Amino acid sequence: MALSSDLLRGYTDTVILCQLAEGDSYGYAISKQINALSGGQLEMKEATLYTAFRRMEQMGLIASYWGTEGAGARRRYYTLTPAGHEKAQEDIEQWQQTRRLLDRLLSFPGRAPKIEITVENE
Amino acid sequence: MALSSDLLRGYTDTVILCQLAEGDSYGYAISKQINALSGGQLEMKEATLYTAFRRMEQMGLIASYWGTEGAGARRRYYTLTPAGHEKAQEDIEQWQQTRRLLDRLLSFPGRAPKIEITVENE
DNA sequence: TGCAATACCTCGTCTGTCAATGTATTAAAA
DNA sequence: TTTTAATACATTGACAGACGAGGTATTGCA
Repeated sequence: MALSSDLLRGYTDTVILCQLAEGDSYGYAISKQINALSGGQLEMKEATLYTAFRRMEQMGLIASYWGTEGAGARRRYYTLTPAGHEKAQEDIEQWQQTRRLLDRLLSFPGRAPKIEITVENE
Repeated sequence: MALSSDLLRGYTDTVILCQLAEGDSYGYAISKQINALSGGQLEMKEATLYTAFRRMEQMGLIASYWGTEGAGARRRYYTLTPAGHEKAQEDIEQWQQTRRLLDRLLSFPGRAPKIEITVENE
């Protein structure tokens, strides 16, 4: 079952940065890798991917260079800049916080332990 | 430290549905409640909130009625429809899946256990 | 009288996603 | 040989959601 991409909106850049943290790579490979890693749950569309590359290169988070493979279609490789490395780590910490927050907010009566809250208003 | 709302995009409706699962409520109260529950980390903006109400009422997930308070500004209360209840539960399950997926994708070398992957290409 | 809190609502802008479409290369199948 | 599939990159235009900025109205307090 595929996950709605809306639920992952905002994590596109982070996912790519974390892939690049494993080593330089290129669009097509990253696309396939994400697909494989997610067991088919997340398919990052090409338009989304290349838009993200463009955006992140402009922001100075990644840099690109053409591959030197003799045969086959040319590949544009991407590499993390120091700023990109930093961003990846920050994003991971943000994710930990977001996860905790959503776990707290998305409880359903009777399906998760209630939390004692005091709301000032009314 | 406030969380980027982009990271929570896609969960606006779910958060509201889960709040309503605790009992009927109205815009201003929900706004304050989310703020309190998140310890100030998530501030749901009014424009976002009322847009969501409108959207979800149109989708038949919630219904509204005017409060009967004698004094003070009038309140428009919202209540979950059966479809809204269902949606809330589905969304929670989706969240569990998304959380697992992001935990897998957002690992950073040396900061999380590596996962053995076999990628077919190259 | 003025201000803050409560309470609701809308418009226009911005950003990210993606369907659709296009290009080029290589290898294998028909 | 021609066609097909896989690899590989790229753009455009439409659409949806978040939100800054602005608006209205009521109540109570300083």
